Amino acid sequence: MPELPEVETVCRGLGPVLEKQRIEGVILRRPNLRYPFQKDFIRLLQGAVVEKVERRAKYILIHLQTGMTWVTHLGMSGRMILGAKEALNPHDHVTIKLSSKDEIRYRDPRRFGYMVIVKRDTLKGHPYFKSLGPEPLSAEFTPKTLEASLALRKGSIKTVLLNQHVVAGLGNIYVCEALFEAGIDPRRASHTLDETQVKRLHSAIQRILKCAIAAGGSTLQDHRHVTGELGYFQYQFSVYDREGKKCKKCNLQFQIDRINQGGRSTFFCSHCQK
DNA sequence: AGACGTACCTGACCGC
DNA sequence: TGCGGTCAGGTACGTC
Repeated sequence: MPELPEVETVCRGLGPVLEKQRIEGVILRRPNLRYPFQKDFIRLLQGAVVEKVERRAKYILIHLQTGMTWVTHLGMSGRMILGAKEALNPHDHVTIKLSSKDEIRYRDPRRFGYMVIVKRDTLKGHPYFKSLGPEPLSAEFTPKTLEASLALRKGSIKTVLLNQHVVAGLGNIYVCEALFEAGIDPRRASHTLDETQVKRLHSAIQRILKCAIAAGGSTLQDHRHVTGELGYFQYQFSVYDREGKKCKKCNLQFQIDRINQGGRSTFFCSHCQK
């Protein structure tokens, strides 16, 4: 499930392959992913030279020298595959051919992903980006800004951290892990966290994300580097998908619980997280 | 405006 | 072996 570290890993893989190359061919094998492709999708990509690959939240931004930006969200199961040698998979929906003769495939069995091409200078005001929260690894994300944002909300801290308007890029896995590391009960109302707890949460979020990026993200089912390599942060999970297993923090005495919050599984240790 | 529930989609997995 | 049910979850959208 691509969250920030997984998307970052994909972007770092795509950058050297795409930048400075001309897009020579675009093949769409279906009319839509999550949404229909825009009518001029192929026309806007064809012939364009890639300037730079960036990430914002969980979006891949591919800036073109034409002034347009090709935006991709991987949804739940999206993958970018570089130089695939194997036969076409039924879920290979898009193929991009580059002047370098490299080829990139977009594969997405669940089709929760989406792509859109917009003018680069309108990106900030685009509905997908307009009200996104700060990048958690940027200087704009501070204990103070987080505290102010959490104080405004009365929902559980777990669901508030999943809200991309509060902080951009966290998903279910890294929210569970960050709350565990910070020792905060996921059921706590967001606005009841005190300054010390917000500070711990802020640094836990940053530390977990940095570790996960260094590990190339987490491979559960779908995530891969563009080369097909696995991420390996899943081996460092403290709570995610560890229901019934011993807690790694409290001397292995207590078990990891699993509850449902907002229709999503939350994993935590009720002894260590208050 | 925030909180909450639901839809979207397919593959993996479980129980019978 | 096969089949139906359930779960996984990021985002948008409708409702209150």
